[in-house]
Amino acid sequence: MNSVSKLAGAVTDSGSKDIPYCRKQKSLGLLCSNFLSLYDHDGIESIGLDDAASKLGVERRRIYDIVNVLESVGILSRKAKNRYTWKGFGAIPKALENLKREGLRDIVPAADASCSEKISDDEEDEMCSDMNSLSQNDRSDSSSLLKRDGRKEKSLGLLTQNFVKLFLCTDMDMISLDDAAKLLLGDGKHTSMTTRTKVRRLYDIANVLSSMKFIEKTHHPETRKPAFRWLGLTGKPDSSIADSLIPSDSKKRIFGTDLTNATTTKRLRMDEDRFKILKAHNQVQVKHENENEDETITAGKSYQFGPFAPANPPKVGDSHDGEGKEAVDWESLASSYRPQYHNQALKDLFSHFVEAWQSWYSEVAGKGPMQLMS
DNA sequence: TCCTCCCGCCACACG
DNA sequence: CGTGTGGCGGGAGGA
Repeated sequence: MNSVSKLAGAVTDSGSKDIPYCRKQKSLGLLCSNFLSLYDHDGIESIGLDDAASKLGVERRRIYDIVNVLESVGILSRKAKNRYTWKGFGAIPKALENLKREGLRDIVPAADASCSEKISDDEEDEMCSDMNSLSQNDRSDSSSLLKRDGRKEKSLGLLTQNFVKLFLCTDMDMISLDDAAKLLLGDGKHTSMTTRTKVRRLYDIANVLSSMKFIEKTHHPETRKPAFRWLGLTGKPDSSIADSLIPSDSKKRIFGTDLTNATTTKRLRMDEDRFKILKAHNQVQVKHENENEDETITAGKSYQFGPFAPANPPKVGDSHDGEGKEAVDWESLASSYRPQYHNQALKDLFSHFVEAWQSWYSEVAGKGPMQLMS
């Protein structure tokens, strides 16, 4: 009964006299924030799209956008038509870990096309699914949710996951949407329209992820070009949960390596030259470029979350694929996470999240050892 | 001007 | 055929 609020309203008004328009008020990011604060309360377990749309005062179409990306990160899960299940922030760590595992397993989808002719506009479809393997329970499948599609998941959802994987499975921590787009789909040789479209989507995704503080917009120190860098679950309440999630013990170890300068240690090599282009544009290797990311580590306790440890088997020579691909040196990829700082200048919104995090944290921590999936 | 990216048309999936 | 989903890209707001 308590209509939270109709922020960014002025949509269906008739005689709008003030508030001309203001595009900012209708951004996906803001909408996402509202959406989150609207449903992130204990008790919520189901979300109706219509309900959300009307409560947030936006058209349905926009809700789909939000929901799709949120689902990609594990916060939501489609239950049925018009119905989503609220998983909460607690589901994020696990979801991210799965994403990382997937990402490592089949480095950047799209098999090996892009070599030359393969101009298929929509390759990336192999890995499909998102919580396929190792999703809790689901023993006797038969669940109507698991659709045997693969074609359907065309964009947003998958794009979001792949975008995130880029951060989790690669050592580059600053990615421009343009590079991400090129990377996420075939080569980057034909600046066709496909890329432009992808970039548009990435803007949407980035806005949503930004509003959740998963990523942050910055600029390349030199290029001055706007790019995004991963924040992940950094600075969150505590990282203890990580321990219960990480079976392996090697997680702190590699950690220190990233800031230092494991530079030429053994940069990962993509079989493609896809990453080449990135390397060209911006340094992709292990971040050795730390001009000012270690200084501002205020916060009495900058938790270096290590949610995604290389729990997977040490694939030095080859991943367990069966395609006869080249080997990949996944050594320094663990550098996905690095100490992060967060000043207190964070908005009110953030405080809301902190609360949420602590909430789920205590829940998870108290519930006991979250059995590691595997 | 170039970068962002909102809006909503309309194709596709279901039932 | 109606309804729910959600690609896709035009083109307008913003810096």
